[in-house]
Amino acid sequence: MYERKTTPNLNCGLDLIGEVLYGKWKIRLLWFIDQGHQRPSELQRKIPDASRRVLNVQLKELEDHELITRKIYPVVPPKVEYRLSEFGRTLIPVIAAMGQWSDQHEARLREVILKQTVSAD
Amino acid sequence: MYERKTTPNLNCGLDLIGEVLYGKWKIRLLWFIDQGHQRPSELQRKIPDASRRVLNVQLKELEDHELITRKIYPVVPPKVEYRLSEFGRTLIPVIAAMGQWSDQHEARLREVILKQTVSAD
DNA sequence: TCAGATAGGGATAAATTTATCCCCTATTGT
DNA sequence: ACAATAGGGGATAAATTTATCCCTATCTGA
Repeated sequence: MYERKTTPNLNCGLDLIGEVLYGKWKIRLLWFIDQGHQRPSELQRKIPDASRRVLNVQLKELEDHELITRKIYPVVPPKVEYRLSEFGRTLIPVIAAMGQWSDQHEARLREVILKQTVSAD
Repeated sequence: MYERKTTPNLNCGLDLIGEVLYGKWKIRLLWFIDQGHQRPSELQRKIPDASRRVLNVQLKELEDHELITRKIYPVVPPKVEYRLSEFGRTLIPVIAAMGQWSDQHEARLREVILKQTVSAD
């Protein structure tokens, strides 16, 4: 496992939420788990661009941050279900606000983002 | 300047907002600019943990994404002012929601974040 | 004349994050 | 016996992001 070499900045609230939401797939993981897609394989299918490995790592971090819980069913083949914790559920309105904003401005966002990417060829 | 080697995933709305808000200091930059701290040197003082260089880079990206505008006054010593664009202003309620959530859960957030960091010694 | 403030940027190093590859467990079906 | 399925994880490589270092310019004040 990777070990930080620097201490995180935790001055203001915005640093704090950053610490737990920073991660390429974390917001979507929370979102999809809230939508009822709780099993790892399901999440992998919902987010095919992420490798299995990375999703596991990020799920683990979300669990360490107590935003989700992991329930293991002692069956074979193994079955695992992630759920939002009470704490994690409080984040859903915030994520919903982010999603809503993006949807409202989707066209413009695509434009400004692609302007950058395309200019690089 | 760094050039991406992979194309960003822009499937859902949450990818889009991620593209423009991803960056260690961006959210705070937007927030402080909205609060009226518009000059680069002021922003640097508000965010002393970031180097001058990185703030410039991230401000440039916010500008490229049309969330802020940069106004240069032709005086010496140079004077520059950043403002939120119309578009950038629409993001403020979202950032406010993030800040509010963090403030509400500050104690718990510090706890879960530090649990990780501290265990690494 | 030299330090400091103001704003900026190139080159490069370090840190961090993501991706790839390969391996493990146990059961069911072929 | 072997593949497929379910869930995981270590080691390492690649990509990306942040930080450091140093250099530019002009004016003001000591």
